[in-house]
Formats: sequence, C-alpha cells, structure tokens
Amino acid sequence: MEFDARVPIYLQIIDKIQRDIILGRLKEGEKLPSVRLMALDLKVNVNTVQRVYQELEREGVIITQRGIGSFITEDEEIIKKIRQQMADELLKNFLEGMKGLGMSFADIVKCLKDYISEEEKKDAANKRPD
Amino acid sequence: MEFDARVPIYLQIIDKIQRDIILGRLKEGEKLPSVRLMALDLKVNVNTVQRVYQELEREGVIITQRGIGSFITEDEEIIKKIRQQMADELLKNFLEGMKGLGMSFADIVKCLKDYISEEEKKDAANKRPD
DNA sequence: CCTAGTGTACTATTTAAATATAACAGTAGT
DNA sequence: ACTACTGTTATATTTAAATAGTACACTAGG
Repeated sequence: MEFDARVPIYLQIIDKIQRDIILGRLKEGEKLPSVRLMALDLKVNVNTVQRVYQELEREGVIITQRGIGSFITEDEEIIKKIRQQMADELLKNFLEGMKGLGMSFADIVKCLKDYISEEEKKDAANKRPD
Repeated sequence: MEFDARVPIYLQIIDKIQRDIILGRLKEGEKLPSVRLMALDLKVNVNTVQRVYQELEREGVIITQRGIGSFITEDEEIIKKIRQQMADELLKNFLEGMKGLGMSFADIVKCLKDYISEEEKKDAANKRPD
C-alpha cells in the first residue's frame, strides 16, 4: 500500500479498510489481521494500526475482543451508512471545490461528463493496444 | 478565514489565494498584502505566509520584488493553467473516490445529479422563507 | 499450568508544520 | 541620511503524527 504524505497514514488505512468492506473484499464477520500482522503488512508501526482499529471500533465498523482479534461488523446498516457517508463527503468536496472555481451546477455536470469521456477513450485504447 | 485542522494551513492559504485570482477577486498585477499584514489578517505566523508566497512565486502565480511587495502575475495563461489544474485535481479525486466505492461512470453521474437536485431544493427554500 | 497469539498501555524519540522572535537586506519617499 | 515599508533568513519552541521498543492483560489450545 502506498501513502500520500499529505494526509495522516492512519486516516488512509481507515479509508482503505472501509472501502474493502464496501466492495466486499472484506466480508461481514470476517477476522482482520492482528495489529502486529497488519503493521508488518503495511510496513507501519503497531501503534498506528492500533489507532486505526480503535477508530473503526468507535464507528462500529469493527468489533474488537481482547485476546481474540478484531472482526468486521455484521450490521449491514452500519456498512450502508459509511458508504453513504463516504459518497456524501466526496460529493460535497467536489461540488464546493468546483463552485469555488466559479462554476454553475450545469458547468460542473458538463465538466464531469467531458472528463469521463476522456477517461473512457483512454480505457478503450488500453484494452486493444494491438 | 477558518482552517481545516486536517490539512496544512499554508496549503489552505495557497488554495484560497488561487481561488480569489480565478474568481477575479484579485486582479492581474494587483499588489498582495505584505507578509506581515497578511499574517495579522489571517492570524497566522509571518513564516507561514512567507512559505505561501514562495510557493506561489515558484508556480509563477505571483511575482515578488524585495523591498517592494508581491504582485499577481499578469500572465493569463498561468491563471488559466492553475484553474485547469485545480479542476482536474477535484475531478480526479472525486472520480477515483467514487469508483473506489464500486460505482460505474453512469452511477457517478446519476449520484451527482441527485445530489445537485437536493442542493437546489435547499437553495430555493432559503430564498423564500416567508 | 504453559504457551502462543491476541489487544492494550506506556515512555521515549523523530519529523514536519506552525509559532515566536529577532535580525538582516532591499526600496522608496522625505 | 533617515525612516518606514517591503521581503528574507535564522534560531528556538511547540504540537501532532508516526515510530521504536517494552511491558502488561486477556483468550484459547495443548
């Protein structure tokens, strides 16, 4: 895993784990690696992982049992909720940012569609480089 | 000005100044407040403002003359360029984030439109609270 | 009981950002 | 020359994030 030096590592790890849950890469009830193993894995300090797990537990995303391990919640509502939270956060940040550049809602939608068209061109090109 | 504790103050000030230029609140060739005055204004340390000005000068957004002051560039190309850079950054961050939640391009556009509809409802309600 | 694996807690250190403070250096107006 | 404004540089201190290392506490399995 690669980190962006501009944002705290522990926040990036939280984000990654939440995405893995949302995408189904981590299943409900599944056991997470121990803090020590996760730390080795990410080449990060144990205390940093500890902080990540504590924060995730505070949010109800994982459940930790001393001596046993940490497990993804089986409460689907919480998972739906964090998915919604993350999407809202992205939308809000994007819209506020674009409006702050002087764009109307219509401008923003157009801008997004144009950008997506470009991306789709690239994707298509990558799929058949024969 | 209010700062988000999660991101370095100097980056937030750079962002603010660039937006003010893009929106025309700061005109081409206009003189910026001295580092000391800006520091007082933002309730921030002089060194922090100094760092901001240095960074903006490195990008060509402002031109600094020792003993005289710092001035917004008159090169419109640079201003267009940073506007494009900021929009691209927002688009990239938004799209990557939403794709990372499992959404297709179509999902993302729909999501944005829905969100905008909600915002427009709020705006309309705020305009006539009679 | 013992051991291996787990979470938890504590202290010390490093690093980058921000602050506080002071000094240095160039420019313009008087 | 003097003064008041400008940017620039430097040193020391504070704070939060991250690291390093150690110890403690709980659980399950043999």
